[in-house]
Amino acid sequence: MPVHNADIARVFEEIADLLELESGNPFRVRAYRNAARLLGGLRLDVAAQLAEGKALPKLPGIGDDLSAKMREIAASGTCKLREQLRKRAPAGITELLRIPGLGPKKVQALYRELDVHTPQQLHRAARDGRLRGLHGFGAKSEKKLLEAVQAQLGKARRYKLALAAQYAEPLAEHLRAACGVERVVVAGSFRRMRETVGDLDILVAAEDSRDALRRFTAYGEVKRVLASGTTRASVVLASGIQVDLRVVPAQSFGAALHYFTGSKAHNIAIRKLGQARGLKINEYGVFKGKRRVAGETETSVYAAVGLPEIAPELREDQGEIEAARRGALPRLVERSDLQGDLHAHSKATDGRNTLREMAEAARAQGLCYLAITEHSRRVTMAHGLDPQRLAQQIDQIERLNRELRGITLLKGIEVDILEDGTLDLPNSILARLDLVIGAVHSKFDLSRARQTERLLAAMEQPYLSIVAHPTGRLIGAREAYDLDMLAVIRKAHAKGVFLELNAHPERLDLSDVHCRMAKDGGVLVSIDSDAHDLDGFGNLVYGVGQARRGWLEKKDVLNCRPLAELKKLLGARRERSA
DNA sequence: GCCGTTTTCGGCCCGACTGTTTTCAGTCG
Repeated sequence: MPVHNADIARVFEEIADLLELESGNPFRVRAYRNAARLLGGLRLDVAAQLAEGKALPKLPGIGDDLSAKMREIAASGTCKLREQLRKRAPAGITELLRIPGLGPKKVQALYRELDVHTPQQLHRAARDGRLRGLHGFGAKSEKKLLEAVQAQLGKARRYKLALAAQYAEPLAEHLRAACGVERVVVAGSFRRMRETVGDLDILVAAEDSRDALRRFTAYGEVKRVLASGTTRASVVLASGIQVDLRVVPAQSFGAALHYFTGSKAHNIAIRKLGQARGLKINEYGVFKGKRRVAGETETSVYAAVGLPEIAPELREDQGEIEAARRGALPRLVERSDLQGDLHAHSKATDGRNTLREMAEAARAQGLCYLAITEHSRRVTMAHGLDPQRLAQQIDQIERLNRELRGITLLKGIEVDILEDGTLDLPNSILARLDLVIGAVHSKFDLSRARQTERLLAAMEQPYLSIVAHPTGRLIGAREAYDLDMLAVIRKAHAKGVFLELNAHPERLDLSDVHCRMAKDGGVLVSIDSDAHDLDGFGNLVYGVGQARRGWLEKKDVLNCRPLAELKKLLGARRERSA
């Protein structure tokens, strides 16, 4: 069984939890958590690297001990420390730490005093009124915990970004109408464009916080008010999503926005830089002694620590601070840089609109070209095209292009990559297209080796231009298939093939980390909507957000090229494989 | 457990809110 970075990260997270439950050194706990986070963003496969006999590069926050543990876990799947810690704690107790309101101290008390170590046991104890007798617990916390554990036993805790936006934007609008409110920004992971968000963080600038807070807790969709003070409040909406509101005066807005946008790791790193300069950074500003020296804008906060402003999407403490210091921050791609879209469907298969309607909608979104890429025959559910129907569509598109103004339709296909890496349509018809995107829609459960081989073989096919949604994951619903992404990127580079960043909110595939790997590997990424109807183009903003999280610049994105240049690149790919 | 223009030991980001407390610990972000 190959050990992935995520597996090592999970072991480190568990060690951190277990150490915390033993009241271990909090900085030691943090070292394990930092290592787990670092592994999440790492663009090399630790186990594979070690298996090839190569040394690990020096990684920030990883010293002799942690790097030895990484080797141990890569080789064995576990590590001695975790096993020892597990022996000293009841099975499953780390689950309790996931329940809001419970931290290590309270979990310890629950276990020692009541022998409670699972959410189910906690539920019973709270229901039976056994918590209130414990030191540090009372009737109120018992009630809160009962609600929290019931919610926990219920459902998923993270929301896809596009879904969160549906809750966030109307609420932000509602707050803008409050007395004295100058600005409202949805901060947190939402602003960083993470693919999912756990809760919403809304920041308001107002001299007097009272009306904004009142309006917030009285919002029609609020189901429960969790906390409400003079500068902040937390609620749960009917949909189950938690929203935190923070109100600050305008002169603190930049500092508060920085603080409330996170990530936590990025904030800690920035505050450390401040500390080294004798500055204290908090949500009210940057202070030298009692004197505020910055904080009205985010730019001023960064300037105070000698850095240019860093885009929210980069704030993960994954090298952005070092890049800022060197003046090497990427100039991130923007939605307006997109010249076209290379993946869309029409009524001919599983889309809902005609070719003309799709073309006009794309043009209205400011795009100059749109590739029509229907499914191929193998995808029977979607009435995939066979060579005859595809030939008809090619004729249709050629006719339509003579009538359309301001937008060009490209003739394409989303052809299935079969189990052996061959394509679902013959070269004779693929040769007539402007571009061919290849996708895996079946046999997701092949071994890592065979799945990788399948994609590598597909890239050997002369007409394949782009690999669509390369890992096949559906966020929260289906895991990515097991794949050696580095090998795929190397092959793509060698063959002149491009990789898609599918912008559909359920896919966002490539991930941010994979985008960065593609960039490192010199492979252009195509940010595509996969639109099945006129609204589908709206998803491009999420694709761009993910690309920005992956450090992509305009020059790294295939469909930021004007049409003539795009055609040259697609042509070059064919010549190379001819 | 990590790390060094305060350094190889002694630090490690910072503040709000809650509930239980009898002056503050625990949790959260």
